[in-house]
Amino acid sequence: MAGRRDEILDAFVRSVARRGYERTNFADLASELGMSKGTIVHHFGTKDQLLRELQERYMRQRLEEAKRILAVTQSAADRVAALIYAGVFYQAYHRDEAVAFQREIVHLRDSPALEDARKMRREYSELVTAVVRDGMADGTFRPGDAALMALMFYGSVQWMWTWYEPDGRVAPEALAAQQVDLVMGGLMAGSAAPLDHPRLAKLVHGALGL
Amino acid sequence: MAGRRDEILDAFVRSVARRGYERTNFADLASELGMSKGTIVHHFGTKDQLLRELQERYMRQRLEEAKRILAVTQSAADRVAALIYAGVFYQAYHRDEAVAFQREIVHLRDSPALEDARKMRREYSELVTAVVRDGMADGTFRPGDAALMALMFYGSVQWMWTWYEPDGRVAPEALAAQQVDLVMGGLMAGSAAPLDHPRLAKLVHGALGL
DNA sequence: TACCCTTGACCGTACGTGCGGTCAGTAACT
DNA sequence: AGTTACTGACCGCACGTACGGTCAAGGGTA
Repeated sequence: MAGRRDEILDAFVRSVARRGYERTNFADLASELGMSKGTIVHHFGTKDQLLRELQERYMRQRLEEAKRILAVTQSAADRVAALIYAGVFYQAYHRDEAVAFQREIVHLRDSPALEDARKMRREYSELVTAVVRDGMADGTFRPGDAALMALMFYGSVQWMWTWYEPDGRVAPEALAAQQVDLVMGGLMAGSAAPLDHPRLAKLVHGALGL
Repeated sequence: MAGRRDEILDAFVRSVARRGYERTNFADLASELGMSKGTIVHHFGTKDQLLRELQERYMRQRLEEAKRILAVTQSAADRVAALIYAGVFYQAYHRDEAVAFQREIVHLRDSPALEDARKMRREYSELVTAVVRDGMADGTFRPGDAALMALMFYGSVQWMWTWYEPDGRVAPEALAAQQVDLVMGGLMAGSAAPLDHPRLAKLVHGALGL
């Protein structure tokens, strides 16, 4: 029953990943699938709707994945690490979906039609933030703004799509491991001398003439 | 003599930041600037050329900024920290340019016309990578793949544009400080128990049915 | 000073085309 | 008979860009 509908959505995802939303058009899609333009319209109505289903499917998958991970982990450290692993694996093993979503992420901010996807996204970040907050509360993590921390370290995974090459020399597992190490332990070796932030800020302001 | 040229490019940047490249059109641009569509064509020829100048100007600025920063810092730790500060400040104080560039970053990967911008980008990442490598060599940083580390922590700054709100409650300085602390010291408090990566990888694989 | 000539910024319109979406109709299944 | 799947011709328009011009400024020449 899935039949053509899913086939169309998959082709759409592939095309958005490669060419972007604006450059993706019904005619190409149809000819690639050996069907008529009308068929696509029949199943989805508008291009917006296709994008909407793309985004919702993506967020649903990522959310479900996160919940499964939380179900099999306990400590905050394990959870953060496992969430990063999952993020990296998703980029590696569902490359088209990851690229398509992240490329067109702006729509998620602007379009009113994407409220559902936006809600799932909020739920996702609250979930990650909660893990970080728990870790800070029980002393595993340094204190700080949990929501900001979550956004920041998760950002580096989200940004991966711009530089990651599936057939590169680094295996996803190794990549994820380095990513986890960076987020957990940072760059510094051993006991870090605390940084003098006011000095740094002033220095950079000066250098840039701000 | 520069005349309207710069004015046009600025308006283009603003429009790309808000609406994206595809949705930016000459007619809107022209009417916003109170000039004719033909004038834009006269100065730039094609839309591609406008994008090209946008990307090149951005990369030139960032590269110059990085060089200025390296000129006033010595230690690897200071350098990494200052580069992050600069990145965050750029997002905050040159918001339109940052958003416009990052939104349309795909073109940098695909378009042959953007070779110059691509070259500058490569130069930029080699520069950051070199700083990380130096820090690893002199024992300031933990050992690891310097290029990968550079990509990862820089990614979290690049991703900022998707969530940063200029009029939010967090000042750019505070934001940069947290970002630096995360990159330098990681999430973990005190002496981190080393993570069991094979166990984590297996666990995540299992949970996701990969 | 008066003349002409060149240059280049700028304008307005017209054109081609790419593309999203409509619609009337056929075929197959239930 | 009703419903669902699919077709392909067609429409309308948005938009990049080509093109034929206008106009003001500057500079050389007489």
